[in-house]
Amino acid sequence: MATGVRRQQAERTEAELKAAAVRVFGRLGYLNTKITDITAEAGRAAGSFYSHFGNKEALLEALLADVLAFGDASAGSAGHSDDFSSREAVRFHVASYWHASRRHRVVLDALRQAATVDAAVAARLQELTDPDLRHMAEHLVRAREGGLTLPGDPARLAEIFTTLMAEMAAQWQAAGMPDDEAIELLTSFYYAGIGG
Amino acid sequence: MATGVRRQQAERTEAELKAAAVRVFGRLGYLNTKITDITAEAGRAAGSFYSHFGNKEALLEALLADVLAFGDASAGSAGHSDDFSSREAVRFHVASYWHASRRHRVVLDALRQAATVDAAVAARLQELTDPDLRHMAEHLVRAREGGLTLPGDPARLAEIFTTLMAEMAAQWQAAGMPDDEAIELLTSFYYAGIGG
DNA sequence: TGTACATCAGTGAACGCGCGTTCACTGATGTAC
DNA sequence: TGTACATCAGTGAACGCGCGTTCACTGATGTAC
Repeated sequence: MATGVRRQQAERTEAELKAAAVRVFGRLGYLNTKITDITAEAGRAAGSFYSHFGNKEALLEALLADVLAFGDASAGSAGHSDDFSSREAVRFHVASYWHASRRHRVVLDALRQAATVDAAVAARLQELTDPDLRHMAEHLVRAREGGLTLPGDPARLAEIFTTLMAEMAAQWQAAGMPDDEAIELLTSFYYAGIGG
Repeated sequence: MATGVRRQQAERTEAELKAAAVRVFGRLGYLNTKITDITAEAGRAAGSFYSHFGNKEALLEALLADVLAFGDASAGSAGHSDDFSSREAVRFHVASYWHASRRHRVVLDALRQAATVDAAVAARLQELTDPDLRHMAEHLVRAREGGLTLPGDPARLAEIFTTLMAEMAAQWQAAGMPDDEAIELLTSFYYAGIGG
């Protein structure tokens, strides 16, 4: 009877390859990682890789799919105020971005590296972050309605905020900065920056 | 009599190779550029490259040296107030960074790409920007003495400002945003962000 | 000023390394009867 | 339950492409006398 052992085996190998890839990316960076680095880390033969992924970029796509499936990208919207004239609302958004970013640090860094070299990935990455951008812009519009005097166009400020969060998370998380300190500082700076 | 024609020839070729490299980097990015892309763009044989540079990274070093020789890195200090409690002083600094950044856009992007892949370059780049960081931190301390209530530690805020400027310049200059608009927006946001 | 030799910038074909990718093979799982 | 064949995940040696780098060569410039 078909217990599906074969299929399980394959799924397990695929999962191990992905886990190994994340570890190696974390150590060497995406661009410096060879296919054989990944298979060696997973304790597999080189050819095994191609039973599961077409190439390194396809693997990255798969890792990205896992990240998206985790579903914390838009977690900022749930359960809290969306009025940025309240400092607490700002802090909540900063914190949820920060934690999601930490959770997926390695894959995010890999995507950034891939985007550096491949315009298609860059475009894809922009597509992915675009909703965040609009979402953020809406918050800012509401903040203005809530009485704050914004120092500029909400759409542009949203770009600033999004970029700033991504960069400081990458930089400070790599440097091992404690979560609380980072979140507090970014909240204060950003809240002040939008006139709070 | 030695007119030094040979030497002039060599210097001219070297200059042309550098200029060609900048053009190609601008089109393909540093990491995607092959040595032969550069020599082809310069209308030279492949081997010619190695009479002038040990490898692609050495060429990048040379371009960096040119940038540093231009001497606008610390132009922020000259001729204007260093008290950030004045919006004008902030604007002046933002503008001078913005313009220097635009002038050296291609080389800066190349360095960023190189740093992505090579830890030694990353370290070197950090060394180079470190003085800016300290300088910025001093300004912020002075701003506090001048009456502003900073939203956090000056050294950390300096990191934010430096990162923000570098990223938004890269992003907006690539997108063709007008200088005035960018400088005005960044000034406003930053000035607000430090409590002005 | 002229001649003979030395030097050197530049050439481009060829070399060789690194690495992604393939493929014939193995042994275990699945299927048919 | 057993036997014979098919399928397929995984193996690892080998292939081959791309590209950095070398090197014998050319012709022009520099030097010596």
